[in-house]
Amino acid sequence: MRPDRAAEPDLKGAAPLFAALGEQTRLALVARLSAGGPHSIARLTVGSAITRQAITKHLHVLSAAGLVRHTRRGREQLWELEPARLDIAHKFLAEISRRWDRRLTRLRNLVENS
Amino acid sequence: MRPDRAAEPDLKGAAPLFAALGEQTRLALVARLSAGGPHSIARLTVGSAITRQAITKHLHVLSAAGLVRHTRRGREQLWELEPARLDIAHKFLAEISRRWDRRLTRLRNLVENS
DNA sequence: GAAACCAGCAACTAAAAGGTTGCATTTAAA
DNA sequence: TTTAAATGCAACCTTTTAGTTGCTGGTTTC
Repeated sequence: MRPDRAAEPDLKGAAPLFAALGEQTRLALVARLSAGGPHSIARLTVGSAITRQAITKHLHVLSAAGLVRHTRRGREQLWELEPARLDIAHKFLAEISRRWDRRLTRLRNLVENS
Repeated sequence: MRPDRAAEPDLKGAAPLFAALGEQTRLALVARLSAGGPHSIARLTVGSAITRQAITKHLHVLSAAGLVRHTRRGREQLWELEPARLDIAHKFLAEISRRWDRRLTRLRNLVENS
């Protein structure tokens, strides 16, 4: 068993995460929740250029990707970040960088030993 | 000037990157180029379920996001990774995680001092 | 030079994404 | 017990995206 193969990046797992993060409004929501903690939909909508329903849709997209979670409190819904999923995307990028570096290292060795 | 504000995550810069990475075929291309080095379009198409033209389009999407670069060699076109852009996405995620941790720390301090 | 190979371009289609409006429902507050 | 607030749901519209097919134009290669 080649140890190199062990670190195959998780394509099917990571792509939906990146897709969910690949939109300005959603990325802004994630950024806001990361620092501010739980927010209601109404609060997340204030100051936004788009409607509450649009925000709601974006939150559901993030939720489907497992990036946020919501709990009900009275008549409002509190949304908060689910940081574990971010780690998958984070690790994917780290693995790609690692592969690239390994490739450069191999190339350098080839040149030096020629 | 509050030092906390210095590390505002780059929303407008990162969103297009995530969008480009948020599709399985493109993410697979990035993963492949990260380990294998420059490839021609034809070579990237072999073994794929979709047509060469579709692959070409995906490569252009990645190129528009600054994630890949291409150079011509004879009749073929060699595509390779541009790892610097990946770093922006990588740093974005790191900053979000950092914010989340800071928030948890603040909450814990509040509880302990009450 | 003819055949095979690699790629570029354009038009087209189907489906998904982002957004809106309008109305109903539940909960909190006056 | 009205009234206001927070949200849910559904229908609809427009633009973008992912993919295709068909044809053309340069490079190798034989």
